Amino acid sequence: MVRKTKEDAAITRQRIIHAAREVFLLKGVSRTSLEQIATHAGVTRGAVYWHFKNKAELFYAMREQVFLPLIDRMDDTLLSEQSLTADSDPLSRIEKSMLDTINELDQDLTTRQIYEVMMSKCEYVDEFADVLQDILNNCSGIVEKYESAYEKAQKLGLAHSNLSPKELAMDTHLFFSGLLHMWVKDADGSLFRNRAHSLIQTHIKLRRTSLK
Amino acid sequence: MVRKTKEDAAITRQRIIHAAREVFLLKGVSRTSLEQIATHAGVTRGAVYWHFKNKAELFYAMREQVFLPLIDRMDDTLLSEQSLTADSDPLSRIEKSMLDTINELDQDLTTRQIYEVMMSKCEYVDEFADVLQDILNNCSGIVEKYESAYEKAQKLGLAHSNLSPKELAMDTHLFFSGLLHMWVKDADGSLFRNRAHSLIQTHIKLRRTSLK
DNA sequence: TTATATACAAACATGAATGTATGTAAACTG
DNA sequence: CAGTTTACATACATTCATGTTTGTATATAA
Repeated sequence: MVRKTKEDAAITRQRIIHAAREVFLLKGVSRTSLEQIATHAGVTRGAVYWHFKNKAELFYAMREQVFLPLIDRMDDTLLSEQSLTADSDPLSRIEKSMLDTINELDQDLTTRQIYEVMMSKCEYVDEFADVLQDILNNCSGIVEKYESAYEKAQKLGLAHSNLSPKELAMDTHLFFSGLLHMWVKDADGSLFRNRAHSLIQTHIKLRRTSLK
Repeated sequence: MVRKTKEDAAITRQRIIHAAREVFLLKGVSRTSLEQIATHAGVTRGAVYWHFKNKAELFYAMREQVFLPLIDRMDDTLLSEQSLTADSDPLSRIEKSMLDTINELDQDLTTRQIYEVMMSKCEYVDEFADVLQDILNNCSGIVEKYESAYEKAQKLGLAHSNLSPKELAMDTHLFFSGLLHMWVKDADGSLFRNRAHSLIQTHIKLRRTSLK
């Protein structure tokens, strides 16, 4: 009916993405039709096809909104030169980067839902298969950052030196990877969700020389 | 055409399950039609509907074939009274239970494929949502077994006592959970798949008192 | 040995999702 | 202020999956 201004269109686009996330969460990506998304967003399929080529592109748009900033923040915490916090020894940074991610999940519904969609309501085949490679790439990036942090920690005598930084980094990454998966699955919360902080602290404690 | 004997029917059923796994892996569970499965198994949809109520039931049948024995074997390794191996201290048992699982994945194509389907090619919604709860239940079971093993290890003075068995158990479970996810995603193998053994050994080494 | 249940194949009926093509009113551009 | 593009809504064509029903030859039980 009424032609929208550019800003209006941007809002429509956002509403479609939001709607997609919510329906994806409920019905899974495959079973969600663009019709359902459109209805949920208060538009028709015409609008969806105008803003996105197809469901896959819409999915990728949704994913990027959360993952790009999230990765940026992790990088910041692990690498930034000017240490914002008083206690910024390398181990604390690793700990903080994990705690921050969990906090984000705790506090932001959107982030939480997108994670859940990504981990339990999506099939990584065909047009979606690229995501797997992307995840792996991110993993090696993160491991490298952990690694250099552990290296520093060992030089400062903060971490045990009987294991290589690489090994410590991989172990930490696998731990956190597992935690995220379990955190998301544990809707009840009793097992992992409300113990996440303590689990992270324990994990770091285990590799401090001062086993305090 | 020719009516099959009971054994023939059982074979047909198995072939359908095998076919399902392979098509699931390729196309994802949602996008796989029963027609495709039937064709791949050399039968018609009639046979599929005869043996299974629908796709979900077929999926569950496939899943159970791998997961029930796998859990049994883990239990065996962690708990069985008669220690089969010479070195059966609790920490070695934990290590062995993880190594065995990885070996199974390495050697058995079927297991590998089913894991991949379960982790990256299935959407846990509606009829499939129950699996998530099932996974969580298994997790708490496994954690409990790790926990009692760590408890023994601490009593024997094999493991550090500054952290509780519960905490150690959760950390190990999250590590292994993450490893399985990454192992499956890492089709290339360079990052996790061919380092899995060493990663597990490192993980255990980290909690031995003799940090050898 | 006959009646019945089994193990499917084949046909039918229905519904739903996708992509594209077309229409259109209003926003923007020169 | 006319022409063009934008931002959709609507209509159309096609494809495909599902569940059910019916048919049937034969293994099996009584």
